[in-house]
Amino acid sequence: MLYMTVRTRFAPSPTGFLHIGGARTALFSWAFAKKHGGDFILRIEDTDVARSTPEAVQAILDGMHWLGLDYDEGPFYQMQRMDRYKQVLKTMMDAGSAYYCYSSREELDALREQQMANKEKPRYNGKWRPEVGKTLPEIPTDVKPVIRFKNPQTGVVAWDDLVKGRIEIANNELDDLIIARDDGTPTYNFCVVVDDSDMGITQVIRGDDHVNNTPRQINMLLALAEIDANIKLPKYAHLSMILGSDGQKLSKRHGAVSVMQYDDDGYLPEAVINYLARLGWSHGDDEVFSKQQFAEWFDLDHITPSAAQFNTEKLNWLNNHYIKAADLDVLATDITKRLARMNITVTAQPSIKDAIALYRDRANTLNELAQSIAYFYSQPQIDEAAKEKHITPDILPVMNALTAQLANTNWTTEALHAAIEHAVTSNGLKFPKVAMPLRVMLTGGAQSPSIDAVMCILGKEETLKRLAF
RNA sequence: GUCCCCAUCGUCUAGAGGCCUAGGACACCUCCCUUUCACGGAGGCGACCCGGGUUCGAAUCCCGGUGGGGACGCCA
Repeated sequence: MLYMTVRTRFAPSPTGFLHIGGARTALFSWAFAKKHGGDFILRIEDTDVARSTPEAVQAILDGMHWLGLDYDEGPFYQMQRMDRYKQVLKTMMDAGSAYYCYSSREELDALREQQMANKEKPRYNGKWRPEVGKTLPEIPTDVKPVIRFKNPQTGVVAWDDLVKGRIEIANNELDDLIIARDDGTPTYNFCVVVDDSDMGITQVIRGDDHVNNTPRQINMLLALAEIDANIKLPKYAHLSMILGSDGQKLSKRHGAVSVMQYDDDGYLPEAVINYLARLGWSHGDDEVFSKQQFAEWFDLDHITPSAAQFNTEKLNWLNNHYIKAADLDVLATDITKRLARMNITVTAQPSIKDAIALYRDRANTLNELAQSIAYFYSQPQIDEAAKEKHITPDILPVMNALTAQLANTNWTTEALHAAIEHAVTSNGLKFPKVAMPLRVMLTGGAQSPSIDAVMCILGKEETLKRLAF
């Protein structure tokens, strides 16, 4: 066989937003396809009609878009492929690899409960499984049947997982899973098999929680391959999970947030991508790299098989790096929006680009950046403790004299620095003694970049207005 | 309970039997820079889960234990 075009897919179910774990799975699938010049496909697994919502579909699409994970095909929707599933279902029924099961839900529940009580692995008892020489029970009239896959009962299913290595499972551990509900709609494991096969998926890259589904899917694929010799098995790569910063599993109730939340919180998509790429994958000692670089470097051989804990500090560090590297105009647009959300209107003066340039080094998030330059456009809340500490009675004459002098000072950083320096030296003081009171009155607090630079951006009029000692 | 998976600094990780006195990054600590706080620079603290093998030699291979996780749906 010659080289087959690589085709990967991301197949979320639209029952919620795109969270960080799903995002990483999508990123890795995307990167694998890019690396090999293949196609990345988006498929929405919406066969659970009761729980799927259009809002969730949109949330997933938004998340993918924000992260810049473009797909070559799709989005495909499983609900639109019903005819195809029914067709395959019929083929399997005809071939005898699937059968009707008339056990009621109640019956099944009771069976499961009993097995749990006996400390057995809960599984279907094969009541309606046809066998040569076996007489099936009389078909009840009040039960609509489900369709079950006739799983092999002996031997083992095995595959060489691209991240975990060889995994073998005995067929007698598997039971006959339901592949179509009593209303005729197909279920997850069946749809996945049909879709991955139809869509020519070559590498299934998905979460660790699917390891247990893989043997069932392989068995179905094998059964299908007996009917259609063209059907090939994909390779499988199972990614371990991402745990919360406390080491606990991420869930809706516990720490799993939408990737869009990171946007709201002031993280750049570049930072999130870079961070996610390093969570469970490595390229030597490289830490900071672009999405494009990642796509060139990515491979399945350097994926860690163990679970990774999410660490906000490192994300912050990366985010700060990307904030420092970002285009000023882009930042200005973004920060203006964030300030607007705080009911602060950005005006032409002071220059927001100058303000951002002065503060970007110290911001871990865009929200912090917006917060830190807010005082240029609104009156700062004076930190009373800082005021008390730095604006002491003895310094007031110096400050008043300086303020008066400032009124006649050329408004450049250099001239402002000289003016402050003059107040410092002519009074035999240390620089901070004069700089700190200015800082408190001008910015509201005791921390800021060089105060002369701050004054220069703030402007003469506003500076003098705030310097009412 | 049964089956499956996993195990290197606090965290993310490098590591393919000798390059390991176990490397890098985040965080933390110290110092330098300095106009406060950051940024930046230089140092520092800090790990191979335990026990058996295999081997001249094991973080690396094998077995067992322990610990953690996942799955066991007419969810995906």
